[in-house]
Amino acid sequence: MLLEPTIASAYEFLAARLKGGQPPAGVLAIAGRCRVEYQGRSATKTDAGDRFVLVKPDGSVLLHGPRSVKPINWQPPGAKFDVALQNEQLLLFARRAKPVEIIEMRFEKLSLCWLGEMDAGAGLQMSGSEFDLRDLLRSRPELLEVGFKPWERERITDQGPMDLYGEDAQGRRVVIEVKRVAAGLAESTQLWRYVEAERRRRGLDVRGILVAPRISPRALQMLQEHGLEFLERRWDDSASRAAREKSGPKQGSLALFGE
Amino acid sequence: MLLEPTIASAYEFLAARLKGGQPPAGVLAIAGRCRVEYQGRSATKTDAGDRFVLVKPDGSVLLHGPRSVKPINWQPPGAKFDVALQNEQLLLFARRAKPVEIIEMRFEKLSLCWLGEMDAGAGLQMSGSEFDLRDLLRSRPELLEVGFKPWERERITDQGPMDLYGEDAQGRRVVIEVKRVAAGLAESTQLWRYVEAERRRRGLDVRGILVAPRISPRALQMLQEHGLEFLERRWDDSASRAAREKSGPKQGSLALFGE
DNA sequence: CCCTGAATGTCGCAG
DNA sequence: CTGCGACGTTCAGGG
Repeated sequence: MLLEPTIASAYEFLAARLKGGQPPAGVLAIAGRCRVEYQGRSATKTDAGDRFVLVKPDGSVLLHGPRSVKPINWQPPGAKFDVALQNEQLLLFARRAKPVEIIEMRFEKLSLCWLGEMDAGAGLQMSGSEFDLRDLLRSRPELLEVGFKPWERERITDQGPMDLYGEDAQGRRVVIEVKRVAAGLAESTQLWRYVEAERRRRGLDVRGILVAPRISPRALQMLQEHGLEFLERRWDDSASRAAREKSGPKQGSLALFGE
Repeated sequence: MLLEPTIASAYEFLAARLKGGQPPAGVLAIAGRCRVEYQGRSATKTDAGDRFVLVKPDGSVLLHGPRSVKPINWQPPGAKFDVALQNEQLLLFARRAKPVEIIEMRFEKLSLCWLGEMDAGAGLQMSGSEFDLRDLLRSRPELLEVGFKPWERERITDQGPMDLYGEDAQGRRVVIEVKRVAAGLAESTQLWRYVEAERRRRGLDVRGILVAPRISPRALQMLQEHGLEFLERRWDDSASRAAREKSGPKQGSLALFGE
C-alpha cells in the first residue's frame, strides 16, 4: 500500500503487480488526478480530474468520479494491462480484444495505491425476481384469474419466450407477460408481438394479459388498441424472504401483496 | 486514512465523517470482510465475504466483490447514512427515501478505511452516440437513400419520438429508426410501433426503415413480416474524433465507415 | 414528479 | 460464439 506516492514509486508498485499484462492478484485501488481516453464501442476523453480506479483480478476496470453509481469509464472482465512512465506521468493502459477497446489513464498525481486480497465470498441470495413471480403464478394460477390453466412456463416460440401460456375457463388460449415492476410501452409491445404471432397461428381468439404492479398510461392505451388486457398485481416480497429463510436459497417464492 | 484498522478505530473514523447522516465530504473507500443485506425494490443477502465499498459525496454507495463491473449492492445518489458498533462489528447503513431502500453492511474485519477529496473534474467528451448519428443522417440524407428528404429529427408523436421522419423520392412518408449498435427484436418492434401508428393516421403507404450496422435474424424476419426495411450502415468513429479535436466538444459528427 | 428511450449498458442463460 | 431478455438496471431529457 502506498499513501501519497510519487509517480515513480507508484510505477514500481504497479509494474510489479501487473506482470505480463495480467490483472492483479487482488483488487487494486488507485486514487489520483488523471486524464483519461477511451476508444472502443464509443470514444470519450476527459481533462484532468480526480478519479478513483478499481482494477479487479478478473481484469475488469472501473474509473469513478465523485458522483453517481455509474463509472465514468470502465472495462469489462478480461482486460490486459500495461504500465509505463512518460513525461513524469504514470500511464495505465487497459485493453480488451473483442471488441477492441482501450482505456488510457495518465496520472499526474497519486494519493493512493493499494492492493488487497479478496476472496470470492458467498453467493448472493436474491428474492423477488421475475423468475420467482412466474413460479408463483404457475403454481397458483387462481391468483391471476379463476379457471386459468397454465400449460407451460417460458414457452419458446419463434417470436421469443412467453412468460406463461395456457387456457382460460372458456378454453381460449392466453399469453401472459409478467413484470416485476411498472410496465411501460416496451412491455406492452413485447406482449403484442407474442399475441400477434399466436393469433396468426391459432386464429383471433387469443388473449394477451400483461400482469404488473402498475402500468404507464400510454402503455395501457396501446394494450387496449390491440385488444390486450392489463391485470394489476402487487407483489409482497416479505413472504418470499420468510420462505427462503426456512427452506434455503433455491426455494424462491412470493406472495401477492395483502394476501 | 487507516490501514488494517480495528473495528473501533474504523467506527471513530466513519462516525466523524458521516455526521448527521450526511454523505462524506470526499470519496470514502472501505475494504473489509462483511455481510450485506439489502431491502428495497428487490431483496438480497450475502454471507461474509471480502468487499470493497465506495461512498461518494453525492450519497451514492457501491459495494464491489472481486469480479465484474457491476457492484454486488449499491445505492443511487441521495442516500443517508448511519454508523454503529454492534457485537464487535462495524455497521454501516445507507438508506434512501423514494423508493424506500436500505443497505446494511456488517464488517467483521477491515483492511482499509480511506477518505480522499475529489474535485468534479472536467466534463466528459463523448462521440459516437446515437444523437451524433441522427445529426449525420439528417445533414447528409443521401447516405441513407437517394432522394430522401428528412423533415424532422426526433418527431414527437403520440406513439413516442421517431428518430427521423421524412419523404422519399416517390413522395412516400418514411419513418426511420437509427441504431448505433446491432439491432435486435426490441428495435424492430419499436419501429413497427411507430410505423403502425403512422399508417393508421396516413394510410398504408408509409415506409419504415431500421438503420443499423447489423441485425439479428429474427429481428430481420419480423421487419419483413410487417413490410419494413433494414438498411445496413456501419459508422466510422475516427472522423468524429478528428472533427472534435479541431472544433471542440460540442461539434459531434460522424462518417460512414469507409467513406 | 412521471414517462420514455439510450447505453461503451452488464449479466446470465440457452441454443 | 450469438441471440435474447431481465436488471434493485442507471441516466438524461422532456412534459
